[in-house]
Amino acid sequence: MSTKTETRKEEIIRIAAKLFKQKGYSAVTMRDLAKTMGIKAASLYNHIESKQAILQDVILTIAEEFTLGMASIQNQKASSTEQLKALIQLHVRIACHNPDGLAALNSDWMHLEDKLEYYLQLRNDYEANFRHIIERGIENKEIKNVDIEVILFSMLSTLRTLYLWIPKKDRLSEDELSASLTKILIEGINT
Amino acid sequence: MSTKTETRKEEIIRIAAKLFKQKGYSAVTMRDLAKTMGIKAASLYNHIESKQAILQDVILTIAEEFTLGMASIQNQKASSTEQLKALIQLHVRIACHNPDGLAALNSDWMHLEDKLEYYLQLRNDYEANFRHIIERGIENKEIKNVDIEVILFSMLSTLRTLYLWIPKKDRLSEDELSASLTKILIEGINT
DNA sequence: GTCTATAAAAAGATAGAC
DNA sequence: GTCTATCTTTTTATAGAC
Repeated sequence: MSTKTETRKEEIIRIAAKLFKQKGYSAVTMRDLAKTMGIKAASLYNHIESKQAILQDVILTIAEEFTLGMASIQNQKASSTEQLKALIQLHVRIACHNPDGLAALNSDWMHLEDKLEYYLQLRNDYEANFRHIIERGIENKEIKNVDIEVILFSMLSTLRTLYLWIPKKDRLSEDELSASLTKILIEGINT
Repeated sequence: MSTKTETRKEEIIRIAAKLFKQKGYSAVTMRDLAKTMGIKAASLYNHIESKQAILQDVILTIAEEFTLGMASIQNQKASSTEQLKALIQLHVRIACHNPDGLAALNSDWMHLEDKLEYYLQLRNDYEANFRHIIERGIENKEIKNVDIEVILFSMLSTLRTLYLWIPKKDRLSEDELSASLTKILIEGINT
């Protein structure tokens, strides 16, 4: 359990992410959010600046988590296959700990206003790094020489959609899920 | 080329789907739609009943297309592997012909009002049928005995997200894309 | 920190002229 | 089939009392 008590602002952001997952950013009103919190809409503004600021917090927190995770994996200088396994673990870990925020990142990023460009930069960099790892694997003959874009797309689609699926699957632990996904996503493309 | 001329209603639905893909149903206003069509918002109502009716048309048309496709594949009584290949082709075909509508189906189904239950029924039936095909494959030893829910999730995640990826990949034909996806999605799980 | 009251803008939709 | 004008409701956000 966490040692730090959740602030009201953190609570608002957590509940907002949950609602964003259910209906999407645009369909969630400040009144919806306030009602779920058990207060009036005007009271929210004592803790947060705007609805947009909530979205930025939810999405950028996770986007930066992925960026840090990717940097850490690239510093390990392991084999491509090992790096891909670590990426699967990264996605599973984040998806398990914050499925609601991940949903917003995947579905509502286009509603970012000031921070849209920054988000797109993080995402493009992440994809480029992911692609490089697969490329190295193909060069090293660790990975089958199938269309690299199709491999990348297939892995990212599965990993990015984990948040939709994890809430139903508490029967699988985080480690078991990583292991099963590794079997499916990696062994199929291994030489 | 099509022999039938597109009606104004069909044009509205087509443009609406395109906007829904870009911003999501809730963030698209009737004024946005009208402006893109080059008319005023009030004029839209001469052709369509409501914003909600547009969403229903966009989503249910595709949902029923998937239902029909699944029924056709199940009538073929081919091997499980062949049926999975046919399912991949079905998803690729629909995603190529109507990526915008598919985006709405995937992202905006929760905004269906009267038709929500009907949609959920079609989707649940589709998933159950998909699962049965994989199950038969495992029983027949055509498919590796990995966690069936993970196989199902991984395949559906990739196939359902095709619409995000296809617009960038006109270098790949529909058939080439089906072939590449079959290699990645099927050969990895084959015994 | 939460409330009531309210401002200001934007939304879906209709009426009726052309 | 499209327009202008308008209605009604809903939205984000602020002001100021408690």
